[in-house]
Amino acid sequence: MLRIASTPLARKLGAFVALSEAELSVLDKLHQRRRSIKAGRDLVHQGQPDRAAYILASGWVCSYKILPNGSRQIVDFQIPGDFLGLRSILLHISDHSIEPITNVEVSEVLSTDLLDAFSENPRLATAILWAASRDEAMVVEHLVNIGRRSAIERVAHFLLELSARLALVGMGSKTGFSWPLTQYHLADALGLSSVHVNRVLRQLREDGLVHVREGFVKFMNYDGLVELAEFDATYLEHKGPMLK
Amino acid sequence: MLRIASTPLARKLGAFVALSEAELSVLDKLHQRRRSIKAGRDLVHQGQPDRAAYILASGWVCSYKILPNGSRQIVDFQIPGDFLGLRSILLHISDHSIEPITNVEVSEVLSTDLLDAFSENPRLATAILWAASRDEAMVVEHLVNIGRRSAIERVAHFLLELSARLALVGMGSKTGFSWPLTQYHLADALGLSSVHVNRVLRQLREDGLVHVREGFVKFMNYDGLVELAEFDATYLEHKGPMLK
DNA sequence: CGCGTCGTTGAATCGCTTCAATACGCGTGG
DNA sequence: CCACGCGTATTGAAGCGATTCAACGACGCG
Repeated sequence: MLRIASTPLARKLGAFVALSEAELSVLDKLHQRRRSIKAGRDLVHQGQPDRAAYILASGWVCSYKILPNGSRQIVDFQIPGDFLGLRSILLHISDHSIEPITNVEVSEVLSTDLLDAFSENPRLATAILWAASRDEAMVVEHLVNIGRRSAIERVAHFLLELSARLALVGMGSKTGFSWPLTQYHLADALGLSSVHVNRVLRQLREDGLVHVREGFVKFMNYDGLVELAEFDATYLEHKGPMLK
Repeated sequence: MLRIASTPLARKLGAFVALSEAELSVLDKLHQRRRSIKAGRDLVHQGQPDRAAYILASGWVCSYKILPNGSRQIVDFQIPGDFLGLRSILLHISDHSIEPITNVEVSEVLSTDLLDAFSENPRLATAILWAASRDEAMVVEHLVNIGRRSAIERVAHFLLELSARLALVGMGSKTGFSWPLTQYHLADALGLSSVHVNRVLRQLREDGLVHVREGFVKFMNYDGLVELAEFDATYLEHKGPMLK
């Protein structure tokens, strides 16, 4: 018996394994401890012990590291349906900070609750571990992106990846998506200066590939962008039945 | 009842949680399916389905991605005691390639064996998940390294991290360690050209910080190197009792 | 002995950063 | 209601860090 997924997480997991009524209600139960956080206030601070994880219900956050010299590297952006700080449960310390970019709603998940849900629902456990593995694969691809691609390829690749992720939770398509990021966010994520990000965005616009402005990204030539970025979404996909 | 750890994996896990006799023997059992692979032959190839993981028993490997334009980004090096391809078990596809740098010995671990071991030994499961989380934290730090540090800082940071990891399995100390990597490996890992790696190594040598040659790395001024790299090993450490 | 891999070094070039200045929208308080 | 400040976007000019191209030496191995 299937019903409509009531949370972005359910929707995301549902995209690769059909969830039963029982599994959906377990997912709902994880969303009990609701908290709202204002944009700008760090949710988690680098180096602090942290025993809880969060599920992002609405809004955008980014996880980042600050270097002693003051520069910042954004490791990843999280969108609704994503987990925050799953890793710090195990390491018992957060190795990064998490900043809400917009006002956000999160559900606090105690490690015990999560482990209970896992032991009662092995399929759910696999689904969530799959999501965690996918997140890790994205960090790896991010690493490749920064290490071996030119600035314009990086930006193009980043926009395409984000678009694919948003599509999975119904927040975007090949025509575009709305977002809260600034050019400074892009710069910190891609290891570039904001000045250069600006120039690159101009070129992408002049080349008729994509139009990026505050609040919205509009793809003018999706396939052209894929070609430029050599974008290969294998690491995001999940062909075939993951669970039999 | 404790005994001497018989494998690098047991040694590594034992460094953060005391393992019982029973747990050690389960670990031993995971090492049954032994395989030897010659240097250079890819162990796993990008894009291929892959249902097994491996534990590296001896030798060095690197996991990397090749871009369509031919350039290569090394994501991580694995040393004895490390897992290979844990992620591809869940994603059912390998998003990267694995190349043995030296001749290596691996133990093939079927996903079913691993899951059985997990359900019988929750402490062991936690220990291995801890190791996986630490690996992920290293990839994140690698990302920060490439995104926001200068070439000389990158190289310094990389050497220090590797040194800390090797120390954990008894293969290195603050005086130095032996390794099989070439300057080309460094270049591909750090997002630099091999020519520039060479220049940077020369400068590190002339500054009396570290002497890197084929086969061996010798720290001349460990603390100076730590300062240069702004090296903070929190993400590698595990203070306090992880498991009560 | 010849060839391949690895390391080394110089010179020219370029992609990106840095510094600096301007513009625009928006909220806030005088 | 407008002046002001702040965050964001934009653009030019100068400079530098890293790449690229090219050549050569050292070493090990078949």
